[in-house]
Amino acid sequence: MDVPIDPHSSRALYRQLADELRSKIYSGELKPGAQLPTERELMEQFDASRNTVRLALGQLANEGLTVSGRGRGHFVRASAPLLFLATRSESPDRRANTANDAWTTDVTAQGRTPAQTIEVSIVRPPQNVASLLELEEGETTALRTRLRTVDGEANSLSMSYFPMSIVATTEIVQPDDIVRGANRVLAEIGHDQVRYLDQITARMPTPDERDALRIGAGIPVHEHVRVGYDADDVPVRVAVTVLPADRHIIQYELANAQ
Amino acid sequence: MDVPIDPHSSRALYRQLADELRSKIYSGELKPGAQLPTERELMEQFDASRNTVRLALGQLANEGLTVSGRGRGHFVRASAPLLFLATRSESPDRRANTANDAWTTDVTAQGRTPAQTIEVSIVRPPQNVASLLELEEGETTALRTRLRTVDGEANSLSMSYFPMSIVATTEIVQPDDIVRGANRVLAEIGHDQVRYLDQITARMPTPDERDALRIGAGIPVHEHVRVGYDADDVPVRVAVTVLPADRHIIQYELANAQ
DNA sequence: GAGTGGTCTAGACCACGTC
DNA sequence: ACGTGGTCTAGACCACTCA
Repeated sequence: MDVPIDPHSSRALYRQLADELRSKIYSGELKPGAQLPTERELMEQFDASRNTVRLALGQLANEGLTVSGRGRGHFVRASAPLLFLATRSESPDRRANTANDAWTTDVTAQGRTPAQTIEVSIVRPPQNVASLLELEEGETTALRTRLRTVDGEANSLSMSYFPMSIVATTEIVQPDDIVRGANRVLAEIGHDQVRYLDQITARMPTPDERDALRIGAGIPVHEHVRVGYDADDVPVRVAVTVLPADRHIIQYELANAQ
Repeated sequence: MDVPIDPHSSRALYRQLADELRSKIYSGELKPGAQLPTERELMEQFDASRNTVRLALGQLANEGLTVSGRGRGHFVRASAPLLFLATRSESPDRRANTANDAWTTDVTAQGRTPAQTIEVSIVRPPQNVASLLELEEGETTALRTRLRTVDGEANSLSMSYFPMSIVATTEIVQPDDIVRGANRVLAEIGHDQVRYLDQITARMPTPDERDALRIGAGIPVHEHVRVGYDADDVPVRVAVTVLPADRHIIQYELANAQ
């Protein structure tokens, strides 16, 4: 009765099976959180081998539609409650003297509990960063790596690169939280950032990122790169932020020049 | 000699195999465009069954690292030449009287050949769009769907929604290209957009998008949503653009309020 | 302990690309 | 014609979850 599946079709059986299940998910017949039929049930329903059934289910998982667990079953992914990374284009309060950095303030305002760990090191930056910072061959940077968590769950991974030629003698190279923000420190030494260049790419996470950020199968990441320029148009900072796409919407507010 | 693979490890064999190949790709030992060993070769090298080898190779494909083809082999994905979607924050020339729209001008400037097809219809918008446009239950919108191609290759899919209450009598509901841009038409009838709200998400493409935009396995899409507000802060347009992430970097230039 | 998904093997036939 | 990946089957053992 439930068989629009044609074993003689040119479309692979496992694709037809995936199509069938996918359309039930999109149509709402299978709602977020609902359990799919077990693999054994699908084998019987569609007269297919277990490997074929698993190919179809793997397909859906790679599209980010389902999750599964040993001993549990396959489930329609619950549409996660989304956080915002509000990227402010205007910065009315960027000199504000708050006790917390902007991100902490944002997250707290959403009623969540933020936390972060910071590591500092001196590194030769990757090629693309070196190019964005307009560095000479061999120049080094201070790297501040930040793993942010919300309500105890890993949330985003951020790497900020600063040319050593600029920050060598500042607290930016110290492995402490800078409450007023590294940007404020840059401003104090005469490198206030007056202009940003943002580039956003999307890709599948690396295995390291999958581990560090607990990213499920079929979930891509945003890679948000921000280059900050001072008043002399010198790039003074490159921040690379990796954001799991099931937990983040990147938002910009833009006012047209009046 | 090439066996850091341990069949008794708790880590699944196919994962170890994938790790091995992945690290060769990241290290550069297998360069973009290079062919991987054939499945039969990998079976022998790692003393694994073909299904296991294919599981590992499927893993890499889902990470966007490799592509394969029947009768050809598995290859490291060539890092595609990237296009830009330059999203202008400032619009110095948005009233400019060019003969082409902004996108056509951009692409031509990059030495590529742009083309687009446009379809127009009157629809009840999806729920999220209705909410962004602050519509009442049952209100309809004009929908202009645009499939853009560059050098003959599908490139992006864009859906612009306009409240019918505003555009019913304008050429926006006509199925023709509007050379001076739909935004210009809105301005002419007193709904110049003075403010934008952009929201960017990333996800795996739907099968329809995969077909329409020729998206390979393991490649996510950006979904870029722009809401335009007029001087009275009324939302007059929602544009949803789907961009395959292997062909697009989204770029913003931001000047701090002076 | 029963049922679930996770992993793996061995073998088969087919469709496509290249030569 | 041959070698490649694409699809599919049948069966096995294991690890985990849940009642």
